Order: sequence, then structure tokens, then C-alpha cells
Amino acid sequence: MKIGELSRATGTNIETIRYYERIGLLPAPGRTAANYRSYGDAHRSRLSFVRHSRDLGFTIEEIRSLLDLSDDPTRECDEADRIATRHLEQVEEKIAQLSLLRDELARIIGRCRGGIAADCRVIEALSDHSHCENAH
Amino acid sequence: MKIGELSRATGTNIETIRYYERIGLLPAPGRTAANYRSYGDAHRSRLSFVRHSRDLGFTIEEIRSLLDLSDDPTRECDEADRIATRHLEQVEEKIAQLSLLRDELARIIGRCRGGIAADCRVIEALSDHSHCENAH
DNA sequence: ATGCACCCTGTAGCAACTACAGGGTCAAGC
DNA sequence: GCTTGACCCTGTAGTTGCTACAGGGTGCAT
Ligand SMILES: [Zn+2]
Ligand SMILES: [Zn+2]
Ligand SMILES: [Zn+2]
Ligand SMILES: [Zn+2]
Repeated sequence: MKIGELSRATGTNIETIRYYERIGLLPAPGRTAANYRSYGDAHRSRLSFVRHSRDLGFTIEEIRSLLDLSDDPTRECDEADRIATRHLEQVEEKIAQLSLLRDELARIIGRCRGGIAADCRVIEALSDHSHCENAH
Repeated sequence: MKIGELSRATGTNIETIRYYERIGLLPAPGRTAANYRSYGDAHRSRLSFVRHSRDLGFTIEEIRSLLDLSDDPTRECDEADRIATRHLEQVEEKIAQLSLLRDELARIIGRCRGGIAADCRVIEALSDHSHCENAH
């Protein structure tokens, strides 16, 4: 499989695949006589793992740890579960933050009655957090 | 006011203040004889506006437009409201995305029963999106 | 032989900071 | 008068996770 085919098979940009190789997330594949990268099934499933983990919001470093773990199937899985749990906590925290933001933005926008900038409650609200009702 | 004082007054990193000046978001202040930046109240309130807008998640470019608007108080405020409304929509979209993510992560983590990596449902789930129940 | 799709390397750009390195300034204390 | 320490300056490079060239080579069909 050449890189374009791997790209289509996994929905990953070609430049991204080369980037993952460069940072050591994917092993360097063999090369054809023309110096083209040549991938097998192992590469494809490793890349799928990476892409799916990225889609779930894991960082590259977290994925590196998760890959190490899946490369050594005799190890205990608790590190994987710890990484995933911490990530879930971060996602929940982010949702909570964004919800505060959303509420505050909705409140600010709701106060605009049109007119000139000097009288706009949106502009006014932005200039000072003390007009806010939550901590966002 | 020297930069350190402005930094404390607005809760902004000194390097960030200089960065905002470099990209033209804050006007270059006057200088003392020793070539130290010297700020006044106008600078402080402009920086507060920027920080608060950043805290609410607006991009630098959005803030540039909002500042232009508040610099010209006779203009209609509808652009400010449009920017804020679009931003609110983006925040809501992000919350929806993260909620899908959270549900999927919680489901994945809930399936782990401990043991070795070869049997771990977390590792398995990461390797293939077709095990997922939503689109995240 | 010429077009076209595909591949290669290496570098630079994005957002929004943050972190130095390597230097200058200024007031206080001994 | 000299050192210590807190502060300030410029300029550059790093962060995360890609993405976009520039400038070239390869392979196959017409
Ligand atoms: Zn308005
Ligand atoms: Zn606020
Ligand atoms: Zn497990
Ligand atoms: Zn999935």
C-alpha cells in the first residue's frame, strides 16, 4: 500500500501520516525501488488506532503511552484506564467551562437592543468582567 | 504605570502584553527615559477588554474587530452582535461535540474489567471506531 | 514525448501565547 | 561606592497538531 492508499483507507491527510512518522508515532515503513513508502496491514491498523484516539481527543503523548501498552499485551491495562479516565475528567471540565461561557455569552447578547456602539451592551459587557454573572 | 504594574492590574502575563503590542492589538505606549514602557488608564481598560474577550473565547481577529467598533462609538453595533452570536454558536457546537465525546469515553471506560492489555476493552475500543455507539 | 497523478524532502506557517538568553536600569542596604 | 535584587529591554525559539508549499523525482497512458 502506498501512502495515498493508506490516506484514503484511514481518512488521514498524507502530510499528517508523514508527520506521525517524523515524530515517531508510526514506524517508518519499507520503501519501494522508487523510494516510495510501502505500508502493510499493521501500519494501517496502528494508524486507525491513532486517528480514532485523536478523534476522541487524546493528545499525541497520551496516544504514545496507549500504543506502548497495546504493543506489550502482557502488561496490566490500568495505565490505559488511568489515561482514559483522566481524559474524560478533562473533557467534563471543559464542558463545564464552556457551559458557563455559553450562559454568559447568551446573557450578554440578549441585552443588545441595537443602535450605536457607544450604547451597545455587548461592547460594554466585554470591557469589564464585573458585569458578568458567573466566573467563566 | 510600568508593564509589571499593568500586568498585575489586569492579570496578564508581561510577555503577553508585549505580544499584543507586537501584533498591533494594543497601541505602543510611551517610554520613560530608561526606555521602559509607560501605560495610562486607556491602555489598562483596552487590555481589560482584550483579556475579558479572550476569557470569553473570542479570537484575536474577532477582538480586533470589536475594538475597532468600540473605538468608533458612532457606528452601528450590529457587527459586534453578529460576532458574538456566531461565537456563541461555535461554543454551543463545541459543547455538543464534547458531550458526544464524553458519552463515548464513559462507555469505553466502563467496559474495562482490569487485567492484561491484550484483553482490555479500552485498548480494543480505541483501535476501531466501529465499536463506537455515536459519531463523536 | 508529454501530460498527469502520484511520490519524495525540507521548510515554513497557523493560534495564542510562553520561555528563555543576554543584556540594561534603579533603588536599598552595607 | 559597590553589590544585590527586582525590574525592564530586545530578539528569538519553543509549544500542539497539523497543513501548505517549493522544488524536485517516478510511473503510466495517450
Ligand atoms: Zn449592540
Ligand atoms: Zn466575565
Ligand atoms: Zn482495561
Ligand atoms: Zn469512535
